[in-house]
Amino acid sequence: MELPADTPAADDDRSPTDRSEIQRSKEAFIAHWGEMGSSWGVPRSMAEIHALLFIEGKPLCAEEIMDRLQVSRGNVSTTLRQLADWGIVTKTRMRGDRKDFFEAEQDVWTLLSLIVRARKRRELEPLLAALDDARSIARSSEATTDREEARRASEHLARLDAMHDALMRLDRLSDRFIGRGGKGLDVAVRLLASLL
Amino acid sequence: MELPADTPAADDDRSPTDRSEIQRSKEAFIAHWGEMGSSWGVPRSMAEIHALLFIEGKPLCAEEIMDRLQVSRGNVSTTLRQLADWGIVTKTRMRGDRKDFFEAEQDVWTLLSLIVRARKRRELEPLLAALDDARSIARSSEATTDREEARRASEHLARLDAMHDALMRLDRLSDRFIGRGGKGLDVAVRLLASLL
DNA sequence: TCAAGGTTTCAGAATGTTCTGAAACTTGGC
DNA sequence: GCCAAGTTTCAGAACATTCTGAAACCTTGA
Repeated sequence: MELPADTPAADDDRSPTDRSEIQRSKEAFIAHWGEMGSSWGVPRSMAEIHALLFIEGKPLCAEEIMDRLQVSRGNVSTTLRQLADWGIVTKTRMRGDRKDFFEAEQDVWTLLSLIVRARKRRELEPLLAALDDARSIARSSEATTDREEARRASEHLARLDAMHDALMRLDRLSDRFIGRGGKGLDVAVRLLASLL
Repeated sequence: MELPADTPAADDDRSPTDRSEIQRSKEAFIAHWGEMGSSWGVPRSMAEIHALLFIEGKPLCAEEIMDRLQVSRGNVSTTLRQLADWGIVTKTRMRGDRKDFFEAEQDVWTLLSLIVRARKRRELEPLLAALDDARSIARSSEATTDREEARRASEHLARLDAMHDALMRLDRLSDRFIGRGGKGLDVAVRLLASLL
């Protein structure tokens, strides 16, 4: 349970001055990151836990997260697993301690890439698949002998195609951005910034 | 209430064949668009109403939206106003009819730009402002005479800066994309697609 | 000015999501 | 093998968001 008291990583962030200034700033960051998460469909406590790990910049154990954010053990456990699935938090082991510690990705562009990748998989790709289905259904209506009906079918199909096409392009692009190492986004953004 | 029966815009989409094929495809699109919305923090019925207007490609009145999607008058009214605020739906007037009709933006890239713009305003910009505040708080701690404390403050500040910097850059870029007419995103995407 | 038709608002209901906490489980040391 | 410490699961509670519907409010035409 106890860590050697003089280990550099053992900084006590609850020292009085820290509590009043840095600590306050950390808390503000956590609150706002949580807020933003919740308006983008990410559970508030998930965003907060991530924010805490990011802003601490060092591994924390489940217990400490519970204490700092006042969330339940179960919630912390489940959420950490999800964050690990997204790849933005990694489990680390501290020598001489059985507990698992968790650490957040510190490179911001890598972080953003990983978030984009996770959400793309979970939400964009299923939508594209669904659009494909809708297009097949629609295509089968183009074959009717009723002229008017066929015209309507092809206008409808054109709308589905336009949407599918745009989303597909975004999907492919994000693959490229995300591709190598996580710096892709950074590079692309710098590139564009200079072009525009 | 009645429209001239032979107006081109008066296509009856409930004709039997349409109902079984095109209609089915439309319904699938609406359902999936609603689903996606709801996982990105957009109320399901808002996404559905938008999907309906988009996929119909012609102005509909509140009444028809209520019937087709089985949502309440109040909901339709509130939601249409929000969609109009985002700029992705416009109120139109049909000659000889007192009712308001609503029509969705049909150009997909313009649509996406408008959505990005609305969410950026509502969520990214407030976060940037909050990060600025957190940075001021943190900067005031760098001034301490306690060496160790000052080091911690500056590491903390560096994290906030990195995050602020990245989000700021995204914010600026999206301004450019969105800037002229709505075709900016389209151009940028094509450009990048060829570069990568 | 009135009536008819259309629109908006908002309190509370319905719904869906997130969170808790206790019990079950796993792992490592002895 | 057994205990202690740590971790995960999940049923249901707590919470937040979304939606309804009826009443109030406009607006137009006569």
